[in-house]
Amino acid sequence: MAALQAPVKAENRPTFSIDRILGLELERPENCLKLHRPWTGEDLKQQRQQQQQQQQPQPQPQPQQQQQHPPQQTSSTRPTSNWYAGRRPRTAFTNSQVKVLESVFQMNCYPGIQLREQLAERLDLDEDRIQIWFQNRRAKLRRSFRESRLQLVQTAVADLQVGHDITGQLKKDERAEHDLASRLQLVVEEEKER
Amino acid sequence: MAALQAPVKAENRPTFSIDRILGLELERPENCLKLHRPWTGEDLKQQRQQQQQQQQPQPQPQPQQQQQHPPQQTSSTRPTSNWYAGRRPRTAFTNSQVKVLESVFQMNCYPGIQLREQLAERLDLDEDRIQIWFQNRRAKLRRSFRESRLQLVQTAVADLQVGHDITGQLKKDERAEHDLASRLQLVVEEEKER
DNA sequence: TTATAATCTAATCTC
DNA sequence: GAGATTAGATTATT
Repeated sequence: MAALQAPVKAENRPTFSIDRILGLELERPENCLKLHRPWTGEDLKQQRQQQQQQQQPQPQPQPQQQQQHPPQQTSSTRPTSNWYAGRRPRTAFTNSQVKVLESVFQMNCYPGIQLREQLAERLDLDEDRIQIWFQNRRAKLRRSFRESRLQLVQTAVADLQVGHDITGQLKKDERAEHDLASRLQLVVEEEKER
Repeated sequence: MAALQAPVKAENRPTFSIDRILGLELERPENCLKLHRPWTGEDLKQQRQQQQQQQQPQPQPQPQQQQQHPPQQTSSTRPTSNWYAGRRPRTAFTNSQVKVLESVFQMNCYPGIQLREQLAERLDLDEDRIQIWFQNRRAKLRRSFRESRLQLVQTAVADLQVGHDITGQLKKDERAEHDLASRLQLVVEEEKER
């Protein structure tokens, strides 16, 4: 298997090929007790090591996807890095793929497994990329909902206040008006909270 | 493409094949404004329809996975069950697959993309299933952390209280002791919160 | 019933 | 802005 690569000295440990892990099967379970954000402190080391390893071409016999990870930076050009290197390379959807996804999204923004798999085959993508796309797309939609709701409330308040000034009602009952304005501002703040 | 399958009559609408959706491309965007839990109310209908559709064998030419969805019940034998057939069928990991996953988890519970793909190839699973497995496995570990922390605090409190009774200190300074117990109980409650 | 796979949201990170 | 990943909560299957 390509995974093993060179039998490396222990102190040079490129770490974490499966073979290595399986070879070392008996380790303390406490090894993994580092939980929480992997990009903070300790775990980072692990991830970084993992990234170092497996820089080789790894002649995968996958005829499937266009979405092959690009070589992804030689290990030399990246001292700065991050946990991020262990990530799946960002998938670049083509315009036509996005067009189809958007169309489907309009009809059904919670596609089930079969529809996702149809899409995957049709668009030559992994099914899980489809799933992630829909998750992010829904998040975007929700964001836009929140924002437009906020807009609506804000402009409503603004309109009220303008009409207010224009009609010169300000002097009619100053206290009541002021109270109203305060309450409206509360609504705006509430919207911002959501 | 297998996706097309039988050209179905419109009134028999198996709904939501990509082709149908693309054919209907121009629909109100408001169609999707149903957000939130897809399993509540409205969205449910969509999901159910989607499920109806594509009950056919769907002769996928995938040589890849053992994890092929089993035929998953012929459409005839299914009035009752399973509203949310939009789900991916639950993957049943074999003992040996789990053994390997657990071993790797002990070494690194945040595997990066390459390690996940190594595992996928090695275990004949989708990379995505690996990712999900690790997510769920971390959640389980966190749960167990919380529980054991709770246990620790609770037994500590219990011990304190027992030592208390045995030594008969209860009468020494009843008020101070009572305060201590209250504070300890607060710690327990705090743990439960987390 | 329990354990856990699958799904969802929300937040965050990086490019 | 958007894809990837996480924690956490929930749902649903075995």
